[in-house]
Amino acid sequence: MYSTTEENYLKTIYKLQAQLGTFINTNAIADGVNTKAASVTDMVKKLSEKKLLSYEKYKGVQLTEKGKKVAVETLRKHRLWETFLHNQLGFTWDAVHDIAEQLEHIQSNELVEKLDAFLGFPSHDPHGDPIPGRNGVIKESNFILLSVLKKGEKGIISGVVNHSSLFLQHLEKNKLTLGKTITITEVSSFDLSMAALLEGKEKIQLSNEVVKNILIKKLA
Amino acid sequence: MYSTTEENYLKTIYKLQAQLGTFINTNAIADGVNTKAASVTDMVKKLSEKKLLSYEKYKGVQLTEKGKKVAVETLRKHRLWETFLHNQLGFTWDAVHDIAEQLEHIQSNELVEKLDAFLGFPSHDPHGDPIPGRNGVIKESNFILLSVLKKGEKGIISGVVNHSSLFLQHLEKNKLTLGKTITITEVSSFDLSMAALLEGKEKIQLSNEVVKNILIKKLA
DNA sequence: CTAATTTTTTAGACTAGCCTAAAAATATTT
DNA sequence: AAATATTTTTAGGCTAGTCTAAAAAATTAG
Ligand SMILES: [Mn+2]
Ligand SMILES: [Mn+2]
Ligand SMILES: [Mn+2]
Ligand SMILES: [Mn+2]
Repeated sequence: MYSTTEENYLKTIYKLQAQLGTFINTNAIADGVNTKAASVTDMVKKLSEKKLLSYEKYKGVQLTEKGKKVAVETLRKHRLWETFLHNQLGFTWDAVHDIAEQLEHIQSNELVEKLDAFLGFPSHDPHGDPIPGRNGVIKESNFILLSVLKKGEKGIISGVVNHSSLFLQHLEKNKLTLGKTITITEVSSFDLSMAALLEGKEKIQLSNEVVKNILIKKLA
Repeated sequence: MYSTTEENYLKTIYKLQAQLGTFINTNAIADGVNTKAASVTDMVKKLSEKKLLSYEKYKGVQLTEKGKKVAVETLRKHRLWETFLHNQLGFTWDAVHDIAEQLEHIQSNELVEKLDAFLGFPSHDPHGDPIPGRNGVIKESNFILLSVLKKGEKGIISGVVNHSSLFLQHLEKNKLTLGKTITITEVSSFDLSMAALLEGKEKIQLSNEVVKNILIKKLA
């Protein structure tokens, strides 16, 4: 139905819209899809022709409902494939993204639904991001930043803010993976770094840069 | 490394070469990749530039070792994905091909190897076709046509000659699926149709058109 | 409020793949 | 061996997506 390129544009605009507000400018899109602004202007005109977004010269771009639907479906596929790669094939969570970038463009509704069922209808991908349902609904999770925890409080690692390979590999190396319990034992008022217990036993030290990029589900 | 289109050309030429001999002509390729002869001439020149095949005007085309390698890798991916779709996701054997046509072009060696392991290093795909190994070696299976069996002989359904959806759906409907045992009880000398027992119990009648498109492993 | 800077759009050109129609080569009949 | 039919190649052109350089609009600074 839609080309790989079109889906990538829509997904990128969708994400930008979620984080920056309504009108998305050319440069931001160019950055997201890894092209030049001139190419974006071209493509945006075509997507506008197809009623996937509304475009006003020099003003920016906004997805239509139709465009949003395609974007969310692509996001759903991306996150389901990431889950497959991690949970079934054993890829580490920093390795799944690039392959899912390709897999998300495979066209077959039946495949998506069968994959979803096969995975047990997962609610979140390996980075803790919510997986949109078949209906397109995204259940926003109420995860909070690890950095807001106070001494004595604890939570379960449930996601990341920073998705870079570098960060994910750092977490992997330090066994800070999804599902692990962290208990804060000390917060430095100097550099905001935290001392904590991993799974209630192992003592670890976490920089502020790290803790403000980890999402947790707080435990009572 | 190579585009979807290039991989499709190479795979098609490889198959034609296996079944028709060495030099493959333009029209056969055009047919296989679903384009026009003029387009094939164009593409074949490019593939020749890249040393994936040798091409002589008006004479035809022949894969180089390099080209064969790419073709076999693509075939390997195709058949592994078909196996995944059938064995893990529960697709019927007539539905897997079209989706595998897309999946075979996903680029990631690690993915192929992990998928292979996940599937338990299968030797054959859901149509009974051998899956090339990581090394590129294809173990030819010694299956024979069901049509050569004589009264009283039996075998296990192990593959198909005709891969069309129509035929596969016909088999599916009649429960003639991979792994089932067939015992010949009668061969009509009039139309060569066969009477047989499925799994030693159910009586079935099979036209010659059907039995000459089923591959079996003969049982002692 | 004008001038300088930044952002966006236009213009023109490129590549991968594809197509049709015509020309050239090869194969088949007579 | 010539005539006819078939196959293959060339020529020219199209679309999707990309790029660079220049022009135009919008924003920011003085
Ligand atoms: Mn991702
Ligand atoms: Mn993710
Ligand atoms: Mn197939
Ligand atoms: Mn197959």
